[in-house]
Amino acid sequence: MNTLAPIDPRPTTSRRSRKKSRTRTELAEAGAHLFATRGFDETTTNDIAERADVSQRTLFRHFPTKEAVLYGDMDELLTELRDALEARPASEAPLAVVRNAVQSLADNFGRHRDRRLLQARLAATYPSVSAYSRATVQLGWEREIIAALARHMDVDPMVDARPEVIAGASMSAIRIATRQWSFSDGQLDYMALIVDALDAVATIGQEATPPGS
Amino acid sequence: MNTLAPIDPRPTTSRRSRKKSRTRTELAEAGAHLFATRGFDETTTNDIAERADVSQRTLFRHFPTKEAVLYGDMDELLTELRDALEARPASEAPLAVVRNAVQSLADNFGRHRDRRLLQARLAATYPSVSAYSRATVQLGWEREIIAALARHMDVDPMVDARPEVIAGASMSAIRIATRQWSFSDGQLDYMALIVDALDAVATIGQEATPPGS
DNA sequence: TGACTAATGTCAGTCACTGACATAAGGTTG
DNA sequence: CAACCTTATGTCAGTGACTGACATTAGTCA
Repeated sequence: MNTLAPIDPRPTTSRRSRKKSRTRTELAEAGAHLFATRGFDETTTNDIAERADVSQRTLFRHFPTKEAVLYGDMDELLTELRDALEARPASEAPLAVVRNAVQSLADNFGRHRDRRLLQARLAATYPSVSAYSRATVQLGWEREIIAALARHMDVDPMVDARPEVIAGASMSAIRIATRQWSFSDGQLDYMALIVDALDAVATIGQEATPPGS
Repeated sequence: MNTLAPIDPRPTTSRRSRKKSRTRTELAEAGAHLFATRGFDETTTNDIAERADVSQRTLFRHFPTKEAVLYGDMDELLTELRDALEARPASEAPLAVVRNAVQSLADNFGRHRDRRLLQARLAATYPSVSAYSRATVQLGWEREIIAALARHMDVDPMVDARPEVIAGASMSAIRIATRQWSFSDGQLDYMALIVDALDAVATIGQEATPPGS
């Protein structure tokens, strides 16, 4: 071992793939900038491509839809969510699994705060973004939760409705928290809002009683 | 009171509006036929318009999107849902309100069985239909349920998460039931599936226990 | 009947997205 | 290093959902 870091003769990321992900990043940033300043519907995919100095065709090679430019970091987050769900001990109750797994995403949420706020804002403003969020992003989250809970509870999610029902309730809680957070312009503590809303999930089997009683 | 039904001198529905809703119906039927035989993505809005013998422009005056042609009867169903929710007694627990209100839609489901089966099938096959169902149709249901529960529980749904969480869980249950029903090719009893799945909602606050224990 | 209104047709346009083909830059192997 | 393969990108022509503007026709009503 010498003092210099060993030079990897086979770099994991080749120059080519580095360039590729740089293009992707530039597209995402160009999109974010234009969406934030002009609005979502008011920005065309051509505008984004030109600002990133690539052709429109290249944009659609990196992202399947215009909405995906805005939510380009979701794959990464979904992977983190999957790992966090996987890491929960078998002794934990299903609701606690979801709650604790989501809570462990706090780091990611902090790192991408601006992006998340932009996503939340645009989803609250533009129906097309809201639709994409529900039908694609949230569906992805839900699927991870269902799969994890089905394993955790050792049931077939096509037969036993509970994993999907818990997942649906949890996604509602996350939506509420996100709306409140966006509404507060990011001033409130996103994680605290999520945890509070998720805690309301545990109460829904009970008779309607005043909260806190 | 004579034996003949009285002839209304001022018909509620003028010839003009009758023609209009006839055009709408013809468009919906043309769409259903083409979607069922050819597939959703494989049918263009022009195909539908031509089969209904109107211009494409007229189609888009009756329906905002291609997907809306498939779900054209949802406004009617939403109204029924709202009324059914409204009709529930104040003494009923929130989950029972949803369950009983949905159950009272059985008539409607029976009347439009074929249409519902087509919708379910296409939503299971085509991502664009699935996305529309989630982001538009189910969102409409969810909003009605949230509003009704908020009134029923006398809480502000922007503050208290429970109405939305219960609504989200209920929509998950309805989705599961619809998937099972579609999977059985309409052989199983749709209402029974829905009620069974909704009953699973009541269990989610409890510790994970084997079903039936 | 004549004026008003609402439903439809026509047409040109926008914009998201795709397939096909060409080019060039990156990487590999003798 | 030279020939060769691979892959990211550009170009271009197309499709299809949806829209605005304007003309036309059919229904309504005084």
